[in-house]
Amino acid sequence: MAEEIRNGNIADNIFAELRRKILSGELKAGERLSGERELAQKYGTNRNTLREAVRKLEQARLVTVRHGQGVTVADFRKTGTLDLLSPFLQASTDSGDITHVIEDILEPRVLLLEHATRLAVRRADKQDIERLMDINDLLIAAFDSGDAVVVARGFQRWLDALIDAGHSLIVRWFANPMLDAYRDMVERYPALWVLEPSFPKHLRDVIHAISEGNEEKAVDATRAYYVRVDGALRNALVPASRREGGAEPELAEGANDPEGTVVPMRRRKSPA
Amino acid sequence: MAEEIRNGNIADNIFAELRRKILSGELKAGERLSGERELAQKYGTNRNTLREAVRKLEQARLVTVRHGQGVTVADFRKTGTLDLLSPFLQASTDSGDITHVIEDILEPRVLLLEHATRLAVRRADKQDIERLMDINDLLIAAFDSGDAVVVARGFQRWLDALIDAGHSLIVRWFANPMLDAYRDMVERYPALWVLEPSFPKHLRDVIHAISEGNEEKAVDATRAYYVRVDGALRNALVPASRREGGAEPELAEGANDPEGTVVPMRRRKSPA
DNA sequence: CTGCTAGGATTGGTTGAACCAGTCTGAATT
DNA sequence: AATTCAGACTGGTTCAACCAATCCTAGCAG
Repeated sequence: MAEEIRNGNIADNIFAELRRKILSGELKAGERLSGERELAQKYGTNRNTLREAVRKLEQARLVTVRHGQGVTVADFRKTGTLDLLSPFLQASTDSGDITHVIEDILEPRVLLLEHATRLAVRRADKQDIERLMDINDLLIAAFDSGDAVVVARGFQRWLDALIDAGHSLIVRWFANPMLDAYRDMVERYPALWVLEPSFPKHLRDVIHAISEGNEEKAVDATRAYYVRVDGALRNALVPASRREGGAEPELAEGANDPEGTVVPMRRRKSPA
Repeated sequence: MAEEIRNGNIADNIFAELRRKILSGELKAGERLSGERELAQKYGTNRNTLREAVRKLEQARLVTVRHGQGVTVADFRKTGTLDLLSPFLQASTDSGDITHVIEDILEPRVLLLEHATRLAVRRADKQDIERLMDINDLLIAAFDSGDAVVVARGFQRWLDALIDAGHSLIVRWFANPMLDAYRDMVERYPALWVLEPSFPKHLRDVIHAISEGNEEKAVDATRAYYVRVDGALRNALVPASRREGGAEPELAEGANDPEGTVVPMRRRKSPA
C-alpha cells in the first residue's frame, strides 16, 4: 500500500497512518485489525517493526490489544484524551466534525486562559514579567508589520510565558495539547489567523494587571479580548457548517466521506 | 534488577517501571538511558521487547529517541500532558509534589465541571436526563448506607453521565485523565473521600436545573457544592504540607527522597 | 600548536525466523 | 444435545544478524 515517506522511521509512519485511519473514521470502533503478520506484510515491513507501531497506538488509547484475540479499534470519542486533538483535526475529512470541535473548544480555551492568567497574577515573579514584556515588544513589532503568521507564531511564545508564569504543572499539562493543536492549525491554515485590532492593547492590559497584582483586571482584559476573537471565529465557521455535507472553502484538501456513519457530536435538547 | 509481576506483559511492565522512575525524579530530565542492548539485559529480556517499552515511553512524551544518540529523558514538567496525572500521583514519593498538584487541580476541576454542567443544560436529551436520574437514585441509596467508597464509585458514573449529556468531544477528552486520576485516588486512599452532607441535595439541584433548562441555577449548585468539598480537602492537605520534607500521615507508602533536587512548582510573587 | 579528517565504536533502526502462549472454532465423542 | 479436545488462529518473546546515524578519537595536515 502506497506509503509516502514522512520521516526516517517506519514504525512511526505506520503509527501515524493507522492513527489517521482511526481518527478519520475509516477504521471504526470495535473493528478488528488484521493479524500482525498480515499487517506487517501489507505495510511492507516485518512483525517487530509493525508491533512497535501497534504499541504506540495502544499507548495513545486508539486500540486495545489482547493476547489471542487480536488488535481492536477503541472508541476514541469515549476513551480518548486531548492528546488526540491535533491529530484528530488533521485526520478529519468531515468538515462538520472540525467545526463542532472548534466551536466546542473555544469556551474551554477561554476558561483555561483566564485561569492561567489568574495564576500568573498570583505567582509571577520578576523574571516571568520581564519575559512577558520582552515577548510583548516583539509581538507589537510583528503586529505593526502586519504579518499574521509571524504574530501567530510569536503569540505561541506569549502563551508559553503566561502559562510558565502561573507555575502550575496542571495548567501546563492542560494547555500543552491545545498549544500543539494551535501550532498545527497556524501552519495549515495561516489565512484563518486574523489580526484583531485590539490585540496589542490586550497584551499591554494583561501585563499591567499582572505587574500590579490586579487579578480581576487581568481576567477581564483576557475575557474581553477573547469574546471578540472567538466571536469572529464563530462567524467564520457558521456559514461553512450550514452547507449540508459539503466541503468548506479551505479547511479540506482531500475530502472524501465514503459513508454517512459519523456519530452526531452535538444534539440539541429535546423539548422538555 | 528485581521486577515484580504486574500483568502478563513484559514490555508493559518495563514501560510502567521506567515511567515510575522518570515521574518520581529518579531519572532526571536530560539524563541518558543506557543503550537498548544493555537495558534489555538489565531487565532480563531481549531488545525487541525492550524497544516496545521504549516506544510507549516515547508516545507518552517521557523520552526522546534519536538514531545514533540514544534515549534521553524528557522534561515532562514542560512537555507533558494530563495523561501523566494519574501515573505521576502514583509515582510521586515527594509529598510536596502531590500536595501542590492536588491544590492546583481543584480550581480547574471546578471550572471543567461547571462547563460540563452548562453543556448538559444546553444539550441533554431525555435519555441523558433519565440516566442521570437513575444514577442519582442509586447514589442516594449508597449515600444513606454510609459507605464512602461505594458512593465514590457511583459518583464516577454520575460524572460520566453528566459529561456524556454535554455531547462535547472536547469536554470528554479534557475530563478523561482527571477521571482516571480520580479513580486511582479512590482506590488508593479511600479514607480521603468524605461524605459531604449536602451531596444528595447537590445532585437533585443539578438534575432539576438541567430538566428545566436553567443554566445559571445548575452552575450555581455545582459551584456551591465544590466550594464546600474543596475547602474541606484543602484543609486536609495544608497541615500535611506544613511539615518540612516529612511524609504525611497516609499518602506515602515508601517515601524516600534521596536528594533535594525537586524543582519548585509554585513560587510566590516577588514583591512588586 | 591548531584544525581537519578518517575510521572505529556506540547508538538506534530493521529484518527474518522460530517458538511460546492465550483464545476461538468446530469436529469427534459421549 | 452437551462435552471435549485438537488444531488453527491470535499476540508475546526470543535470537542473531545486519543497516544506518552519530559521536569520539587518533592521526594527519596545516
